[in-house]
Amino acid sequence: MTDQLASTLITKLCVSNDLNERDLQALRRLPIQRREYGAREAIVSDRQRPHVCCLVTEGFAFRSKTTFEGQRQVLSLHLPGEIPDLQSLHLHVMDHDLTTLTPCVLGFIAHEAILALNKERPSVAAALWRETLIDAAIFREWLLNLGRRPADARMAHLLIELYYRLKALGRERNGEFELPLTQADLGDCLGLSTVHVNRVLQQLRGDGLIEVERTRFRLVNIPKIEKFSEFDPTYLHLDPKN
Amino acid sequence: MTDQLASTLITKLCVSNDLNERDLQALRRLPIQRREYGAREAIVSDRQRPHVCCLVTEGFAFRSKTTFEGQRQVLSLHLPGEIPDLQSLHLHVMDHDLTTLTPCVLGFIAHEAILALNKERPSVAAALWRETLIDAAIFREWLLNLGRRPADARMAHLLIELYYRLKALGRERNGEFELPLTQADLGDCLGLSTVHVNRVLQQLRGDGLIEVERTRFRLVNIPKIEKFSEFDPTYLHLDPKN
DNA sequence: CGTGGATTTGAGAGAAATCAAATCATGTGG
DNA sequence: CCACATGATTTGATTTCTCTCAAATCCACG
Repeated sequence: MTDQLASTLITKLCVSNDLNERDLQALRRLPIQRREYGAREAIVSDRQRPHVCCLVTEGFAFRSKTTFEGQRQVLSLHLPGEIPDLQSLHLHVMDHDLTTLTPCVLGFIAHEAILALNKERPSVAAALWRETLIDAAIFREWLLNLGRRPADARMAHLLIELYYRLKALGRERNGEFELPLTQADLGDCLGLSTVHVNRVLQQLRGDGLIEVERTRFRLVNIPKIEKFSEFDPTYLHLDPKN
Repeated sequence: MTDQLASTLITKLCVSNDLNERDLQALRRLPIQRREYGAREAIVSDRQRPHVCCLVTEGFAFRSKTTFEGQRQVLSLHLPGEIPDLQSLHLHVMDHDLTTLTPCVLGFIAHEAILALNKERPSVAAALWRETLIDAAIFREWLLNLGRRPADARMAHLLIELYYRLKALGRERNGEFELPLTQADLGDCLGLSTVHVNRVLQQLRGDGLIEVERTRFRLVNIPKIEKFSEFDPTYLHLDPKN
């Protein structure tokens, strides 16, 4: 079933990259080792020196850093088809943690295999490089979010970003999507306390912008949310031309 | 004097990468167009589609994003030898601004030239990719800084990061370095108001951690600052082994 | 049912922003 | 070489946002 794993990767890569049939064939030949993880299990930890990369095939994962006092900052959320620790290909020591959010099916790919593929297919190398650059572009937008937006706009911005990213993978319907984050998790993404997250969500609900029940989010009025949170999807670089 | 320009780049690349003599020769052959800029001049702007990359040879530059209400968030500071818009090689549209901080000597390198070099010298390609990954690693640390550290530790963390980066380039002496940022700029880096920056600096001075006069900063007690700001230089990936 | 995690509510404290004005350079033109 | 304009830093007073602490409620699941 390696092919199953590779096809998730291919789906994701083809969202933002123009790859040809030979590239895809080479990707399908990648040796990927499948493993199942439970929710909230560590995949790789700060300081480790992995020799494999992790492809998220089913489920969600996140990267985070933690303060000495145990305050956590989520750095990024990862959806099926993404390789959250692709940076380890060239950064040999981990500077953060990678953890499953939900139960996951993960595919592990040896660095050597990816490096060999990069050599064989430069356009795949370019696509992978580009994926890490999109990763960084999202970090930049999150910096603006954390540094300069008030809590309510910050929350709205996060939700609509995930809406766009899930939509690109076909995991959204009518502004509605599954997002298995607790309010504490949202706080860790946004640099807010759990209590404040709760109040902000109530406010957004009260303003008729969103509906939430458990882990199901619905963006009721997307144009209004985009305006309110100053959202512009350019930074996601979803179009290979951008 | 293209060689002058290339040598700044080589100095910087060799801080974090193992390159051999043939790599360096290829780098020296890069066609680089020199141009001088004044302070606070736009180099590339949000939405543009550059076909060159910009090498900072002398002076400082910064990347930033701006809110509709004009609130600015500085995303990164760039020192001589760095290529702040290297991401434009694979992300075709700019999602932020790149501006000079001080008067600068810049070297412009055509994308085509870099792509050709990457093809000719895969180890240079790997080094450049790695540089963009270090860039992203710094974004991640800044996310933790903005999201989870109080203003005083946030400031201390920024200063000591710059201390390490300047030191790696030989631009520091006894914890003392030139940093041409106004207090308003520091606020834009840290997501703080100018007034609060001023008060935090006074506090750090009062605690005997730093000395500042105009644009000259001195870190008086580095171990204490590192402890106070929870600084650990791993994320800078200064060592090619890390 | 009972238990533990998640969400919600309330009250109060604290951090940082805002607004406004004063002071301090620094550099320019007369 | 001084008067003045400009930008940067500093100070004070007040407001706003967000956090902390503590407790109550809700909900899924065994």
